[in-house]
Amino acid sequence: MIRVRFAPSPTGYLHIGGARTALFNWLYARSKQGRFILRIEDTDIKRSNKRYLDEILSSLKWLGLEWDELYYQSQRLKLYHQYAERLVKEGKAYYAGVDKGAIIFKVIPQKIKINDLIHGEIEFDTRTIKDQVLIKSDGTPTYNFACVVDDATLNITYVIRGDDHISNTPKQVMLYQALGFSLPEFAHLPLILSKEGGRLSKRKGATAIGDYRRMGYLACAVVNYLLLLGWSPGKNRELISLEEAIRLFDIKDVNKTASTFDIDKLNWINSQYIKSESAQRLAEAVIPLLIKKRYILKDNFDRNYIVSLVKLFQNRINKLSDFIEWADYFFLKRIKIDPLARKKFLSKDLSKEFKLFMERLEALEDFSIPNIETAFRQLVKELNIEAKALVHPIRVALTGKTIGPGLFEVIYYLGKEKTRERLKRFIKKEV
RNA sequence: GACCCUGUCGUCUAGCCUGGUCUAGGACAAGGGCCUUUCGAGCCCUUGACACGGGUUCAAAUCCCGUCAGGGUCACCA
Repeated sequence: MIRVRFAPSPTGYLHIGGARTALFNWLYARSKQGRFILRIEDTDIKRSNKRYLDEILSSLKWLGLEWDELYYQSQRLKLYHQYAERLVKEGKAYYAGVDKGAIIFKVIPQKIKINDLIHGEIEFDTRTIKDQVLIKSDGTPTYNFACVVDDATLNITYVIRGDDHISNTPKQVMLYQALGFSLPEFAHLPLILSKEGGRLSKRKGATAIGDYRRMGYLACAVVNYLLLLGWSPGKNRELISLEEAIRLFDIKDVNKTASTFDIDKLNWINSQYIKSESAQRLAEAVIPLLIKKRYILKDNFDRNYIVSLVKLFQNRINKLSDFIEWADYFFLKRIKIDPLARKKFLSKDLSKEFKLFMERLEALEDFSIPNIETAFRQLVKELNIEAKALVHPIRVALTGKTIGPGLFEVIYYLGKEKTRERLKRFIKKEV
């Protein structure tokens, strides 16, 4: 039985790199009918935080990476002591200093070879490694020790983790040997770097999965993007579901090379999923954002109206937050008009044209999209002007922007009232 | 600095294991065009890479060596 684990530390949010590690572990387990174990490495009491723990768990759930078993290192402290004391008894470790608190492992100079599933053979010389602390003076175990005791006692068969752990591997192998445990297979995933090179960090753009969730990225899109970092489904495929990935994935096919996080590609993938998602479901995701922005009231809004607006924007947004930004004029009482747009399209006096158009709209018995368009087309014909000579100014007056959905849809969903108010602003009194 | 990992378009990658079909394929981005009611949507096109130097071989992106570059690790953090 294949058993893999993801072992985050609740000292920070689940970030892009951690999510990818979790994803590949999960995929490997699912593709081989194995078990995916979640282990919380919360031995550093000072830095661990419940808030981070909750965020990690909810982010994993959001991504769809459900775990089969869950363990907390803080609940296994006795175990680490037992094994550490055994090593002391066997002369493989010793107590440090006079206080007899910390337990230190004696490193044996030797060559250690591992056969990494991704990198192939890697050789280390332990002569460059100092004796390793197993148990700290405060009684808590160090990372490398707790990790080995847990991986061994939890029967982990494949350790799949980031490249940054390669240099921990010889230290851990020594502990496996000293404790008489059999070795798992190791697979070290290439790191995800920031655009500027180096590690992904808070300073180098959003890195927490929760941030992407809040910005209106779809979980399936984030997963799809992560999947493509260091792995390829082949056949020039870019869009792939988790279910399909389970069938195609093999840890041996993972690349060795670090990759750069590219928000543009994530945006594109997200836009593809948004296009294929139902407007109803997108609306459900958008509603909380609208409430938060106070564009709608929590218990008093027209769900169907939101769905209609989402349909208008579905094909042009990259992420849900784009909708909030680009469709703001449907919700705001007072719109902000882009100064450049105003200068370009509204510096000429169009009082007469606006007024006429308004009158035609008022006269409509049935205020429908086709009727609005017909009224508009007739007017420009009578005025003997090009449609675009009036379309653009009206769009700017109504939305404050030069781009957006079709003008007649905009007018329809804005409604007579708002349309009238906004056109009025640009009609001089004396006309 | 020591040790380790890695080098294919700007970015993600296919190809590498099992040399020839690679004048290196796809996607994102960028640039250009079309559509015309706008474009951030759609359609079409273009630019653009085997890090460098040596081998091996009839033949190297693919195999070997070196150089260089980037990254990671060297905690009583995880």
